[in-house]
Amino acid sequence: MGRSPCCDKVGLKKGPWTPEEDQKLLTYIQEHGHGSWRALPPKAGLQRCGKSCRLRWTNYLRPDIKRGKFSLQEEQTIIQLHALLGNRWSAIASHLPKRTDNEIKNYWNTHLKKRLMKMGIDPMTHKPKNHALGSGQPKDTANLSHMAQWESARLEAEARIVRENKLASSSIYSKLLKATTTARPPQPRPPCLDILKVWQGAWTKPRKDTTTKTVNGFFATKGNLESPTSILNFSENMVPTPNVGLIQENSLVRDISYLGNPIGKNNDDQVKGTMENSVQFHDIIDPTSFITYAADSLGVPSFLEGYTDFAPNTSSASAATGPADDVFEDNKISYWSNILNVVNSPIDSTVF
DNA sequence: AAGATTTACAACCGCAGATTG
DNA sequence: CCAATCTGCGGTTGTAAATCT
Repeated sequence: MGRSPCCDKVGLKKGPWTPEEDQKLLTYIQEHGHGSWRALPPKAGLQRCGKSCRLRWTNYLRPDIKRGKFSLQEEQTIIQLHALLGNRWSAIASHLPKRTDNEIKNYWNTHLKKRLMKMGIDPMTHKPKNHALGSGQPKDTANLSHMAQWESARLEAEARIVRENKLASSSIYSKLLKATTTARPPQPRPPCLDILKVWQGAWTKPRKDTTTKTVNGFFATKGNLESPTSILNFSENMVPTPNVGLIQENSLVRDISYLGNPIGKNNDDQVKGTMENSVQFHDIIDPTSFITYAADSLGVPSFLEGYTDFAPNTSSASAATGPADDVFEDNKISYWSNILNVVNSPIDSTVF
């Protein structure tokens, strides 16, 4: 395979693009389309290689790109999809239509990965690090272990269904499926502990007077983990969201019903049996089901019971924020109900 | 105030699959 | 079928801006 010399050619400019270059590229593509990227630069009057032009266009100049802060929902989507897909940024980006893979990759590396590590969660495996279970409470450890076990089993079943239905539909989901099943050798998929609950617990927990200043209009704290975006968006998303428009709602409720089996009892037969049931019940092909959990409309799904004490209190983040907040001791049920409402908010919303 | 350090992100590099002749 | 080229992708780097000391 011959490789093109690209930017090694003498006389081609590298480095940051100037506004003039941007304008030339933009104008040319608007008038002619990009066509062959290699042929484009001379036609557009640019001293750049085609590859550089393509990257500039796809990552910056394209009109359908959303820039700026990532919303909490976007963060959740990235985290869940990363747990599912690993570093397949283009596949993840396909689920965030107005974000580029480059932007998501950068955001992961500079924000999300570090935050997960601070929370004691391994960003590659999405499992809690043992030392970060922190409080040393055996109950917490057991809970996390069980949750990971269940989550892993659930995702395996979902992934199988996805594979079986990969020819179906021409929607964005089939596009995602294609991206995740072709092109590159399959990467070992890390089991997805449902860290979003921990995530939200860590970032949205009401704070006491640790706020010391504001940065860009957001609260910031000293000595605490910070998530200005999360703080802002949580308050917006705390409005209870009805489970409308979730075509997989019934399926997921059934899913949760199996998750609702007595996890803490660690009954292998129950695990096996309920998993089989869940696969039989499954009638969905939509991989977004990985990132939406339908809450029981009556309140808190039973599977969360018994876990309400682990989320906000066991991470290093909680260690940094001090003693458990009374709100979470007294209102665990409403807390989790709110969490699920947030998580369950439709992804394909106007936010994107 | 100034230098050092950290953070954030645009851009580049090179590999690999897809396409083309 | 093969080789050349194109394109997409993920990893990495360079550097401006922000923050710290």
